[in-house]
Amino acid sequence: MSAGKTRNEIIKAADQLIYLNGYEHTSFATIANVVKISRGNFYYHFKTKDQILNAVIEQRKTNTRSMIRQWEQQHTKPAERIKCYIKIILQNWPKIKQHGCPVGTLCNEMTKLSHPSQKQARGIFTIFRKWLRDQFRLLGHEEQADQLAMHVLSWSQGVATMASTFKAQQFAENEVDQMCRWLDELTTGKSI
Amino acid sequence: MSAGKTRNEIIKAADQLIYLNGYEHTSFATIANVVKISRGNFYYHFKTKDQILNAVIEQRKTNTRSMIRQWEQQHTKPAERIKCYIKIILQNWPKIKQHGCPVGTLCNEMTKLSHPSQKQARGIFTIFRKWLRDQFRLLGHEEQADQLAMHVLSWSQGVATMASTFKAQQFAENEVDQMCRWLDELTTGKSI
DNA sequence: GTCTATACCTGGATAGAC
DNA sequence: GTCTATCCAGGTATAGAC
Repeated sequence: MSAGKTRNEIIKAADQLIYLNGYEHTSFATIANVVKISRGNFYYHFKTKDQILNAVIEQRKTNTRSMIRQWEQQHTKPAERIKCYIKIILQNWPKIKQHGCPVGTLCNEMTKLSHPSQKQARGIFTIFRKWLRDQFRLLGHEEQADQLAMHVLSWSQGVATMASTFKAQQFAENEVDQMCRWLDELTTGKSI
Repeated sequence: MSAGKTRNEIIKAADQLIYLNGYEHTSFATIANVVKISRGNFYYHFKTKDQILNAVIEQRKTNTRSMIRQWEQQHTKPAERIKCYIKIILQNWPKIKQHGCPVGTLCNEMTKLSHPSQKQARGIFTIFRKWLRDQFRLLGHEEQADQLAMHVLSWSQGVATMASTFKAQQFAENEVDQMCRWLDELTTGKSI
């Protein structure tokens, strides 16, 4: 409801700034500057800072779903779809190098702050998790599907953290290669 | 120099609080409360907040080195030593569940804030990295030693992030098992 | 819906007495 | 070495005019 233009611009700006600088470090003043509205106007659209965060998380969920839909349209084979996920880190490398994985770093911050929106943030991961699980099921790994999904998420997260910490693109490329090979072995019927 | 009692207590308290709540969220007031000194007294020991951070990082490096020394005394086989590292996540599970990996979350925050101490924080990882590299060399993996070290660090980081995000102890245990089996295969002369 | 003005608090940091 | 008092910037949030 009330899908106003300004409101959407606030969410969009907040989304960016939270990714770049973190939630706690993002202030109303900074967002207002970007959107070019006064701080006062702000409170017409959102009553608290946490409400903005929740709106941002919802938008990220929407974006995630549409990204997944694209992958599904581009590839019919589940293995190829999973590789789309695996390769995001290379596609977004310049940003990830400087600011980490948008989902992982947000969840880390929420965890640190014991923030009420912790669960909502985790929900972005859950979208990927369920979708990856479905793809692994299609590959015939019924029993281990969820475990495999978590394995892929976890592997990617580790690579994102270490690659951004050490600014190591080469390392990221190596690991992505390994993940793809691991996935190929899984597809040709090997055990994990 | 000036290894005063109060100074050390400040570092100790700051270390804890930064781990529990993050650097940005940790204020002088909170630290002063824990140490039971006035905020003013603070500035006799540290001129800026960043100086406290650097002192905390130095202390963590010292602690890291002494932890590694213990592992070396407890185990002579490199593979067993590496497993000590792999298993920290289970040993410290209650804390990691709530606050993540102390090193990874700090590095993530430094990256987000583009903080000057980014490099110093990364240095804690570097201690582990070099040590793991040495252990893999002892295992006869000269060429890939550093790559393998980064792989272990990265794997652990991913598990820490996902396990703490989903509060999933079972998942952490599964992954630790897999890492140990992976290491065993490596030891018996398989390729990665 | 958007603005200005402002209240109120917390944070880092300083000055100076003891 | 420790304290109190204080400054100032910046943060969230509110009130009320337009």
